[in-house]
Amino acid sequence: LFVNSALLTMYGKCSSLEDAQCMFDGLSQRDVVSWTAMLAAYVELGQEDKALQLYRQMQNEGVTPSDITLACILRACSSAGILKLCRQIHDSLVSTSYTLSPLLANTLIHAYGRCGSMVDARSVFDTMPQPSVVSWTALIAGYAREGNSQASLQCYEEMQLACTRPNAVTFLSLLSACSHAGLVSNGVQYFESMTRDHGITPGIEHYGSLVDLLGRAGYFTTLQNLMLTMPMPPD
RNA sequence: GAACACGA
Repeated sequence: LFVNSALLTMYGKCSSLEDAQCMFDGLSQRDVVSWTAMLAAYVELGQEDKALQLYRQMQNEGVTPSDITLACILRACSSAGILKLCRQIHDSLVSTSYTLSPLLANTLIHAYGRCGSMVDARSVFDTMPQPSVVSWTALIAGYAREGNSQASLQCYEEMQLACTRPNAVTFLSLLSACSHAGLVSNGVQYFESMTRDHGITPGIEHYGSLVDLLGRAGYFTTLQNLMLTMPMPPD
């Protein structure tokens, strides 16, 4: 039922895998949503192997996965770095539908990025008619993760040319890209631009990134000044 | 009713 799936989700978010598992096993009626809710709980709590196992079981019982189910599986692949399964799912999606849903395209970009294949991530991105801020951010984050900070910054330029508005997460990814490469002035510019040009109030995470950037690059006096203007003490 | 990008 509807209520059961909602409850499963709650257990997942409250980190009680046991309860979720127990409840799922006790369900008399299971539909795609219940299966997916259980999968999502496993993925959320870092049990990728369990998630994949459940996925096989689901297939064996003849339940057809929805886009959301596949997104959960891709998330499991990305955490576990299973590039092969990403490709497999991707291929089967391409062969059955002409265009990927934005959700799946975004998830694939993310998954390929986490599995270290930015070439694949980029090719998925390039098929999107209307990349959203999530798509762009996933791409930027993927390049940053790979250590290709220049590509991250370049993506950001492209994104602006495409008139897509960055959000708080986009800036976190950019700051992390700058941090890896020691691009202090770029990072500081992004930080300032975030509020000035986009009206985004920096959160504690943004300050954290900036501190990281300055610290790694040895800008200790700038860092001290920053601490004085921060709304919250460090963590 | 399940689901996407940052997360030390």
